[in-house]
Amino acid sequence: MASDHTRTAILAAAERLYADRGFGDVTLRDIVAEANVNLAAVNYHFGSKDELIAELFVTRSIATNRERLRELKAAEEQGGGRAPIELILHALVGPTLRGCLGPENQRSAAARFMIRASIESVPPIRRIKNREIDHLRKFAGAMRRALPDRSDVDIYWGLNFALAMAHHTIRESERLIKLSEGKCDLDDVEDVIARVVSVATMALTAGKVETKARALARDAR
Amino acid sequence: MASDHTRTAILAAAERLYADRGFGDVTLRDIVAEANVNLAAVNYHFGSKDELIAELFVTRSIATNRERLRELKAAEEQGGGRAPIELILHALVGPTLRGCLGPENQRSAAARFMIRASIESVPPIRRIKNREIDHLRKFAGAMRRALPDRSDVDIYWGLNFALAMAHHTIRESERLIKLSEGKCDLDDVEDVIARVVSVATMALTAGKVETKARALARDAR
DNA sequence: GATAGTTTCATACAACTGTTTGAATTGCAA
DNA sequence: TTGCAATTCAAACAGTTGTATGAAACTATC
Repeated sequence: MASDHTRTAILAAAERLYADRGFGDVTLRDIVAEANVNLAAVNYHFGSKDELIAELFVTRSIATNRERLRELKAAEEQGGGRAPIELILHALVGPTLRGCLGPENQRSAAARFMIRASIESVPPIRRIKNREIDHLRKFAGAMRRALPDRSDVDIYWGLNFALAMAHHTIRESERLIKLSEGKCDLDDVEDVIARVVSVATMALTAGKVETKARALARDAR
Repeated sequence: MASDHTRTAILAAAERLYADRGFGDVTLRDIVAEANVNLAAVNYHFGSKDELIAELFVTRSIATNRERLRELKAAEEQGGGRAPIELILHALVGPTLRGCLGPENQRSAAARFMIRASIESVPPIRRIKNREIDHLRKFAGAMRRALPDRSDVDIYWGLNFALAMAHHTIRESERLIKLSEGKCDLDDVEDVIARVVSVATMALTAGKVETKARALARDAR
């Protein structure tokens, strides 16, 4: 196993560079220069460029998922096996938002890397994301227990919308700030989380308001 | 100007190939082969590969934006300058969702191309997206008129969440179908639109429920 | 039907990519 | 110290990419 120094240096350099400049224009040669190691070291230690990216992403994903499940478990135990829907949603979107938003100067390379991964979506990462379904199922289960009289379809839509708001806000944070001329404060992460959770909760608990929107749309035609 | 035949063939071929296989692994050589034209034709007619992609995206974007504004204008005129918020949101997310969802076999190459553009986010497209802010401002204005007692911040967040739900549903449609085991029917586009509009409307009109979610989160800590 | 301008074509170019190779070096165990 | 495996290194490889070139083929105008 030896000192592992080279491996670690490559991982750190790659994370930093990808975070700063995106996957598109960072080459292996950039990475090894930043890490002060030889070009061949990447293939020696990781097998290929894609496996390097995958390892970076998996490491961070596992950390996020663990954090999510920790929050979920705590909430369910506190409620005797049934957590309030707000806390479930909080566990779902909180860790990601907390990791990716917040004051720029205190955003870690890891966080910035995950933002990039969310924006650019390169093949090795997409392959991993597809395996995330099992993880989401655990949340769907908890939500079903919290809202036993909602249909599965509504549960899944609520889950989808919660993730939508969280991820889109991260992806398009720059645009939202520009559009709102700074009025939307994305540095206040807990406020952002509260907004997402609040809206998702309404989506999951409100009556069938859709019909009204639908009727209006029909009238307009 | 002449017959324009080559130009058109390239555009059509590029759109089809990008739609099917993504920007990542479609080369100029693939495109010219599909279009049955010479390799140099792309640079002759478009200047560069990026300009070709940009032209494709701009064309489709303009069409979508025109459709959006048409719906918005109709709604505002019908309401004497102030449209109900549901119709504004419907005008905002309807055209995109209608263009990108629906039964797969009747999804046009144009629609599939826009889905790709939304998923992969390649540099020339990102540059154009950044110029979309002015367009969104028009919707923010209409929303402000519809909900005069909401703060600007709430308006922008509502706008952000509406777009979030629409775009994320398109981007991750495959995953949502898998996760829900087909229970979420993305072919019923009008139902999807109604759901998005409904939730966004709640987000924009409901009282400050956030405080409850926030308190719960605080308690859990 | 000659001319000028546009469009097509085959081909070459130049640069960059991730990966491989095989020798040199290092570190550790016997 | 010797021997052996793990690691590092410079160099080259093989493939692909978008773009440029200059001659050839058109097309329309007079």
